[in-house]
Amino acid sequence: MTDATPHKDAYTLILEAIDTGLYRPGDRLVESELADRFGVSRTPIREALQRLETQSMLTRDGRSLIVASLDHNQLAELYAVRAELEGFAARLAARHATDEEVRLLRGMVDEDRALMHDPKALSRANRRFHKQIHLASHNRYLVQQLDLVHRSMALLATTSLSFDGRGVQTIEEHSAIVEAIATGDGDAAYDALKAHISTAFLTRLRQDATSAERYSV
Amino acid sequence: MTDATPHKDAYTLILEAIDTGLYRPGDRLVESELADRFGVSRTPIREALQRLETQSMLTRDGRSLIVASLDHNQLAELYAVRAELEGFAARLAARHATDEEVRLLRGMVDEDRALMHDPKALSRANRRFHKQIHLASHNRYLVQQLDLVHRSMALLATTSLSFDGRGVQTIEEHSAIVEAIATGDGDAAYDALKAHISTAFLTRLRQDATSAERYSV
DNA sequence: CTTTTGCATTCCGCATGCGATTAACCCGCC
DNA sequence: GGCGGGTTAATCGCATGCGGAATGCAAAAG
Repeated sequence: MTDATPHKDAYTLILEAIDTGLYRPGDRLVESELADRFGVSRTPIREALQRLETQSMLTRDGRSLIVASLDHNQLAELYAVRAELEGFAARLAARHATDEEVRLLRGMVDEDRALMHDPKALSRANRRFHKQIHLASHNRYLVQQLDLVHRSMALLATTSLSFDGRGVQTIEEHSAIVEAIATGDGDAAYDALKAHISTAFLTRLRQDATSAERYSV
Repeated sequence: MTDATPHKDAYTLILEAIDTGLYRPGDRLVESELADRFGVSRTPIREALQRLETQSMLTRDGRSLIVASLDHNQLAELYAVRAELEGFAARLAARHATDEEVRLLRGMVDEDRALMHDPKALSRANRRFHKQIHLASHNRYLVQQLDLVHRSMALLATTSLSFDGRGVQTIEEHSAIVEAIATGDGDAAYDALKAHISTAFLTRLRQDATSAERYSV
């Protein structure tokens, strides 16, 4: 395999391009352009674009596809759904998580304390943490739906963890969630996770508010 | 327009084929076969299959795609998610539904009483009713997620409404849900809808239990 | 100066051919 | 008679060509 690019499929490539901000919300995606950029033909690009469209990562503006962008209402709606689903996942996790899964979650929280001052790493660890809770719910449909939600959240440029002092708070909230799950207290886990998402939402709103002083188009 | 089929896209065609039972869970789907059947080339078929795969309507068995089937665990997981999401939708609907939407829901319940003894029509009306509640939540992501759930439910052959006496009970439950929404009581709406789904699940389990006397493959 | 119409260009959607990979099958050998 | 190796056939994944539709621009008329 002398191939420099390990040939992920077009779907993943485009998703990463959006994740890394190569394409940003509002940008128009042209098949032939993507095909050139990734060195494949238009067919796999088309397939990928359609899949992304069904996941609301892309929207149609007339004939052409553009990267979806979230206005304030959409942001609120998305966070509402996310809070409910994540809360539900926590509730199920409290009921169904195995001892090993609980240990794993505890370990993740501990590791996070070490990463405290590296927002990039903390953000990745954060994703893994939440994903692990989803999995601990042992409900594959819930996992799938949460994947969708998190994918839509990728449309938001910045993570709320880069916000001052949010790191410490996040870890404490995570810890509370894990302990609720560990004791099998579904209601507490639900409340803890819902509060956690709520705080994250609040943080994001604050960010948006401060950065909106210069009005974007 | 001499064309008999008004050219829906391949995605819809395949979805309907699964809905109507032309393809049943476990069936293998071959691109060229579908292309022949629907009179289009393999390309749009491929695109449709990929979209369906991302929605868990199809699963991969080795290289080939087969219509997904739900075992008992999956059924339970699916209903768990459904109950939570529909309950949440009801809660939001209680908060956000407009007067017109409430009137529409009331009207639907009334119409259902007339359809009482037509299971087919009742089933369609039932779908519309639930869909309307989803919409009344005024949360597009929730609507989307519930669409996904209902699509997966289409993999289940029979509707629970064909079960004896379920029709009457369903209508009364619907009525209770609507009244909870009308009074803006989110908790009551949540509980009512969750109980409704729970009952539907129970009915399905009963059906499966009785029809499983002859063991299927 | 504004509006409308016509033309050109761009881009999408589908068809089809080709190469590759995988699964099945058959034959021979143990 | 069973198992393994090799060959064949089927099907998938991708590339590319072509027709059609929509959009934008320009020019002319009101």
